[in-house]
Amino acid sequence: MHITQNNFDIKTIANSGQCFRFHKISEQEYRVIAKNKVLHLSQPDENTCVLDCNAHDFAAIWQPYFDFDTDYSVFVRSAAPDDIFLQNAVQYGKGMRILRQDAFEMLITFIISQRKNIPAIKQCVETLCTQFGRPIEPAEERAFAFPTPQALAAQSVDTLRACALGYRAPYVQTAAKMVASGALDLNAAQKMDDESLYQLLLTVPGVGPKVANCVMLFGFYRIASFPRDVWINRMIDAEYGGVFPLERYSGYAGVIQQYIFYYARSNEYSAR
DNA sequence: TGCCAGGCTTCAC
DNA sequence: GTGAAGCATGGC
Repeated sequence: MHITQNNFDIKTIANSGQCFRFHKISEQEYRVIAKNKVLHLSQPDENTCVLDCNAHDFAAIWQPYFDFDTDYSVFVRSAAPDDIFLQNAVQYGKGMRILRQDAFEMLITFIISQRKNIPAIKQCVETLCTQFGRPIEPAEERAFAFPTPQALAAQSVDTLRACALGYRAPYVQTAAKMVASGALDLNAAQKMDDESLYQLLLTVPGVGPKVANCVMLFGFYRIASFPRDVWINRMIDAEYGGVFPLERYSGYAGVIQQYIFYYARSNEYSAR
Protein backbone atom coordinates (compact mmCIF):
# COMPACT_ATOMS: atom_id res chain seq x y z
CA MET A 1 0.00 0.00 0.00
CA HIS A 2 1.29 3.44 -0.96
CA ILE A 3 -0.25 6.28 1.01
CA THR A 4 0.07 10.00 0.50
CA GLN A 5 -0.08 11.79 3.81
CA ASN A 6 0.92 15.17 5.18
CA ASN A 7 2.16 15.72 8.72
CA PHE A 8 3.24 12.14 9.11
CA ASP A 9 6.77 11.09 10.00
CA ILE A 10 7.47 7.56 11.05
CA LYS A 11 10.74 8.44 12.76
CA THR A 12 9.09 11.14 14.84
CA ILE A 13 6.34 8.75 15.91
CA ALA A 14 8.79 5.93 16.66
CA ASN A 15 10.80 8.21 18.96
CA SER A 16 7.86 9.97 20.57
CA GLY A 17 7.66 7.85 23.71
CA GLN A 18 4.11 6.65 23.13
CA CYS A 19 4.98 3.34 21.43
CA PHE A 20 7.65 0.83 22.43
CA ARG A 21 7.47 -1.80 19.71
CA PHE A 22 8.76 0.17 16.71
CA HIS A 23 12.01 -1.36 15.57
CA LYS A 24 14.26 0.60 13.27
CA ILE A 25 15.45 -1.50 10.33
CA SER A 26 17.08 1.26 8.30
CA GLU A 27 17.02 5.04 8.17
CA GLN A 28 13.60 5.08 6.51
CA GLU A 29 12.14 1.70 7.45
CA TYR A 30 10.57 0.38 10.64
CA ARG A 31 8.99 -2.83 11.81
CA VAL A 32 5.91 -2.28 13.93
CA ILE A 33 4.28 -4.90 16.12
CA ALA A 34 0.74 -3.93 17.13
CA LYS A 35 -2.79 -5.26 17.03
CA ASN A 36 -1.44 -8.85 16.93
CA LYS A 37 0.19 -8.07 13.59
CA VAL A 38 3.59 -7.26 12.16
CA LEU A 39 3.86 -4.34 9.78
CA HIS A 40 6.83 -3.13 7.75
CA LEU A 41 6.61 0.55 7.13
CA SER A 42 8.83 2.87 5.14
CA GLN A 43 8.79 6.47 4.08
CA PRO A 44 10.72 7.06 0.86
CA ASP A 45 9.88 10.78 0.94
CA GLU A 46 8.15 13.24 3.22
CA ASN A 47 4.61 12.72 1.97
CA THR A 48 4.73 9.08 0.94
CA CYS A 49 4.26 6.10 3.17
CA VAL A 50 4.61 2.46 2.15
CA LEU A 51 2.97 -0.27 4.23
CA ASP A 52 3.35 -3.99 3.51
CA CYS A 53 -0.29 -4.89 4.13
CA ASN A 54 -3.37 -5.61 2.05
CA ALA A 55 -6.25 -3.20 1.53
CA HIS A 56 -8.43 -4.90 4.10
CA ASP A 57 -5.86 -4.70 6.92
CA PHE A 58 -5.09 -1.14 5.98
CA ALA A 59 -8.70 -0.05 6.25
CA ALA A 60 -9.50 -2.16 9.29
CA ILE A 61 -6.28 -1.79 11.29
CA TRP A 62 -3.57 0.57 10.12
CA GLN A 63 -5.58 3.52 8.89
CA PRO A 64 -7.17 4.00 12.30
CA TYR A 65 -3.99 2.95 14.16
CA PHE A 66 -1.91 5.71 12.58
CA ASP A 67 -4.80 8.16 12.81
CA PHE A 68 -4.56 8.81 9.07
CA ASP A 69 -8.03 10.39 8.99
CA THR A 70 -7.10 13.25 11.29
CA ASP A 71 -5.68 16.48 9.88
CA TYR A 72 -2.72 17.32 12.12
CA SER A 73 -2.03 20.61 10.38
CA VAL A 74 -4.91 21.95 12.48
CA PHE A 75 -2.99 21.15 15.67
CA VAL A 76 0.24 22.55 14.27
CA ARG A 77 -1.43 25.81 13.26
CA SER A 78 -3.16 26.15 16.62
CA ALA A 79 0.06 26.90 18.49
CA ALA A 80 -0.06 30.44 19.84
CA PRO A 81 1.85 32.76 17.43
CA ASP A 82 3.64 34.53 20.29
CA ASP A 83 4.67 31.26 21.95
CA ILE A 84 8.06 30.84 20.31
CA PHE A 85 8.89 27.71 22.27
CA LEU A 86 5.69 25.94 21.17
CA GLN A 87 6.10 27.19 17.60
CA ASN A 88 9.52 25.55 17.54
CA ALA A 89 8.14 22.40 19.15
CA VAL A 90 5.30 21.87 16.65
CA GLN A 91 7.57 22.62 13.70
CA TYR A 92 10.17 20.19 14.98
CA GLY A 93 7.58 17.45 15.60
CA LYS A 94 5.00 18.19 12.93
CA GLY A 95 5.04 14.56 11.76
CA MET A 96 3.66 13.47 15.15
CA ARG A 97 0.56 11.31 15.43
CA ILE A 98 -1.35 10.03 18.41
CA LEU A 99 -1.54 6.30 17.73
CA ARG A 100 -4.73 4.42 18.52
CA GLN A 101 -3.09 1.66 20.53
CA ASP A 102 -4.54 -1.19 22.56
CA ALA A 103 -5.86 -0.15 25.96
CA PHE A 104 -4.58 -3.18 27.91
CA GLU A 105 -1.13 -2.93 26.33
CA MET A 106 -0.93 0.74 27.25
CA LEU A 107 -2.12 0.09 30.79
CA ILE A 108 0.61 -2.48 31.45
CA THR A 109 3.27 -0.60 29.49
CA PHE A 110 2.77 2.66 31.35
CA ILE A 111 2.60 0.93 34.73
CA ILE A 112 6.04 -0.40 33.83
CA SER A 113 7.20 3.01 32.60
CA GLN A 114 7.37 4.68 36.00
CA ARG A 115 10.93 5.55 36.98
CA LYS A 116 12.35 3.89 33.86
CA ASN A 117 13.90 5.41 30.77
CA ILE A 118 12.53 4.57 27.35
CA PRO A 119 15.16 1.94 26.37
CA ALA A 120 14.50 0.12 29.64
CA ILE A 121 10.74 0.21 29.06
CA LYS A 122 11.20 -1.25 25.59
CA GLN A 123 13.35 -4.01 27.01
CA CYS A 124 10.75 -4.94 29.64
CA VAL A 125 7.88 -4.91 27.15
CA GLU A 126 9.79 -7.06 24.69
CA THR A 127 10.62 -9.56 27.41
CA LEU A 128 6.97 -9.84 28.42
CA CYS A 129 5.99 -10.39 24.79
CA THR A 130 8.57 -13.07 24.04
CA GLN A 131 7.86 -14.86 27.32
CA PHE A 132 4.08 -14.68 27.48
CA GLY A 133 2.85 -13.46 24.09
CA ARG A 134 1.51 -15.54 21.24
CA PRO A 135 3.77 -15.97 18.15
CA ILE A 136 2.58 -13.94 15.19
CA GLU A 137 2.45 -15.39 11.67
CA PRO A 138 4.56 -15.72 9.62
CA ALA A 139 6.91 -17.58 11.94
CA GLU A 140 10.06 -16.29 10.25
CA GLU A 141 9.29 -12.82 11.59
CA ARG A 142 9.95 -14.18 15.10
CA ALA A 143 7.45 -11.68 16.41
CA PHE A 144 5.26 -12.02 19.48
CA ALA A 145 1.99 -10.32 20.28
CA PHE A 146 1.57 -8.40 23.49
CA PRO A 147 0.38 -10.89 26.14
CA THR A 148 -3.32 -11.22 26.80
CA PRO A 149 -4.67 -10.24 30.23
CA GLN A 150 -5.20 -13.94 30.96
CA ALA A 151 -1.61 -14.82 30.05
CA LEU A 152 -0.15 -12.13 32.31
CA ALA A 153 -2.59 -12.82 35.14
CA ALA A 154 -1.46 -16.44 35.19
CA GLN A 155 2.14 -15.51 36.02
CA SER A 156 3.49 -15.37 39.55
CA VAL A 157 4.91 -12.13 40.88
CA ASP A 158 8.36 -13.72 40.98
CA THR A 159 8.10 -14.76 37.34
CA LEU A 160 7.12 -11.25 36.38
CA ARG A 161 9.85 -9.75 38.52
CA ALA A 162 12.36 -11.80 36.54
CA CYS A 163 11.43 -9.60 33.55
CA ALA A 164 13.21 -6.68 35.26
CA LEU A 165 9.92 -5.20 36.46
CA GLY A 166 11.29 -4.65 39.97
CA TYR A 167 8.73 -3.29 42.42
CA ARG A 168 6.20 -2.94 39.57
CA ALA A 169 5.75 -6.72 39.26
CA PRO A 170 2.80 -6.94 41.69
CA TYR A 171 1.20 -3.91 40.01
CA VAL A 172 1.36 -5.64 36.64
CA GLN A 173 -0.04 -8.88 38.01
CA THR A 174 -2.91 -7.14 39.80
CA ALA A 175 -3.80 -5.02 36.78
CA ALA A 176 -3.82 -8.11 34.54
CA LYS A 177 -6.02 -9.97 37.02
CA MET A 178 -8.45 -7.07 37.20
CA VAL A 179 -8.84 -7.06 33.43
CA ALA A 180 -8.85 -10.86 33.03
CA SER A 181 -11.54 -11.26 35.68
CA GLY A 182 -13.72 -8.55 34.23
CA ALA A 183 -13.43 -6.41 37.36
CA LEU A 184 -11.88 -3.80 35.08
CA ASP A 185 -13.84 -3.83 31.80
CA LEU A 186 -11.74 -2.01 29.21
CA ASN A 187 -14.40 -2.44 26.53
CA ALA A 188 -17.05 -0.79 28.65
CA ALA A 189 -14.48 1.87 29.52
CA GLN A 190 -14.36 2.92 25.86
CA LYS A 191 -17.82 4.40 26.26
CA MET A 192 -17.08 6.35 29.45
CA ASP A 193 -16.58 10.09 29.59
CA ASP A 194 -13.04 11.28 30.28
CA GLU A 195 -13.47 11.99 33.99
CA SER A 196 -15.15 8.64 34.73
CA LEU A 197 -12.46 6.79 32.82
CA TYR A 198 -9.74 8.70 34.66
CA GLN A 199 -11.24 7.80 38.05
CA LEU A 200 -11.61 4.17 36.96
CA LEU A 201 -7.97 3.90 35.94
CA LEU A 202 -6.85 5.37 39.26
CA THR A 203 -8.39 2.35 41.02
CA VAL A 204 -5.63 0.15 39.58
CA PRO A 205 -2.65 -0.22 41.95
CA GLY A 206 0.41 1.42 40.45
CA VAL A 207 -1.66 3.80 38.37
CA GLY A 208 -1.50 7.42 39.44
CA PRO A 209 -2.34 10.69 37.65
CA LYS A 210 0.48 10.51 35.12
CA VAL A 211 0.04 6.88 34.10
CA ALA A 212 -3.76 7.26 33.95
CA ASN A 213 -3.40 10.21 31.58
CA CYS A 214 -0.97 8.28 29.36
CA VAL A 215 -3.33 5.29 29.18
CA MET A 216 -6.19 7.64 28.28
CA LEU A 217 -4.18 9.46 25.64
CA PHE A 218 -2.44 6.52 24.02
CA GLY A 219 -4.79 3.60 24.80
CA PHE A 220 -8.16 5.33 24.52
CA TYR A 221 -7.35 8.21 22.16
CA ARG A 222 -8.56 10.74 24.73
CA ILE A 223 -6.57 13.59 23.25
CA ALA A 224 -7.72 16.07 25.87
CA SER A 225 -5.61 14.16 28.44
CA PHE A 226 -2.39 15.93 29.37
CA PRO A 227 0.18 13.63 31.02
CA ARG A 228 2.69 15.47 33.17
CA ASP A 229 5.98 13.63 33.50
CA VAL A 230 9.41 14.90 34.51
CA TRP A 231 10.10 16.25 31.00
CA ILE A 232 6.81 18.10 30.66
CA ASN A 233 7.15 19.56 34.15
CA ARG A 234 10.68 20.62 33.32
CA MET A 235 9.46 22.44 30.19
CA ILE A 236 6.54 24.08 32.00
CA ASP A 237 8.95 25.37 34.64
CA ALA A 238 11.60 26.51 32.16
CA GLU A 239 9.38 27.95 29.40
CA TYR A 240 6.06 28.87 31.04
CA GLY A 241 7.01 30.00 34.54
CA GLY A 242 5.35 26.93 36.02
CA VAL A 243 1.89 27.30 34.41
CA PHE A 244 0.98 25.96 30.98
CA PRO A 245 -2.00 27.63 29.20
CA LEU A 246 -4.03 24.41 29.01
CA GLU A 247 -7.34 26.17 28.35
CA ARG A 248 -6.05 27.51 25.05
CA TYR A 249 -5.72 23.95 23.77
CA SER A 250 -8.91 22.64 25.30
CA GLY A 251 -10.04 19.34 23.81
CA TYR A 252 -6.68 18.32 22.32
CA ALA A 253 -4.05 19.36 24.87
CA GLY A 254 -2.65 15.83 24.77
CA VAL A 255 -1.48 16.34 21.20
CA ILE A 256 0.24 19.58 22.16
CA GLN A 257 1.78 17.80 25.13
CA GLN A 258 3.24 15.24 22.74
CA TYR A 259 4.94 17.88 20.60
CA ILE A 260 6.43 19.40 23.76
CA PHE A 261 7.64 16.05 25.06
CA TYR A 262 9.29 15.15 21.79
CA TYR A 263 10.95 18.55 21.41
CA ALA A 264 12.10 18.66 25.03
CA ARG A 265 14.06 15.45 24.61
CA SER A 266 15.61 16.45 21.29
CA ASN A 267 19.10 17.67 20.59
CA GLU A 268 17.52 20.62 18.83
CA TYR A 269 16.07 21.92 22.08
CA SER A 270 19.10 21.23 24.27
CA ALA A 271 21.45 22.82 21.69
CA ARG A 272 19.36 25.92 21.00
C1' DT B 1 30.54 5.54 39.14
C1' DG B 2 26.81 8.11 40.27
C1' DC B 3 22.74 10.17 38.59
C1' DC B 4 18.45 9.75 36.41
C1' DA B 5 14.42 7.66 34.26
C1' DG B 6 7.13 9.24 30.54
C1' DG B 7 5.83 8.03 39.34
C1' DC B 8 3.27 5.70 42.84
C1' DT B 9 2.37 4.27 47.60
C1' DT B 10 2.72 5.05 52.22
C1' DC B 11 3.03 7.66 56.13
C1' DA B 12 3.71 11.86 58.76
C1' DC B 13 1.83 16.40 59.70
C1' DG C 1 -4.75 18.20 51.63
C1' DT C 2 0.42 18.64 51.25
C1' DG C 3 5.30 16.88 51.64
C1' DA C 4 8.87 13.62 51.80
C1' DA C 5 10.94 8.97 51.99
C1' DG C 6 11.33 4.52 49.73
C1' DC C 7 11.21 1.87 45.92
C1' DA C 8 14.20 -2.12 41.78
C1' DT C 9 16.58 -1.85 37.75
C1' DG C 10 19.07 -0.42 33.67
C1' DG C 11 20.91 3.40 30.54
C1' DC C 12 24.17 6.85 30.00
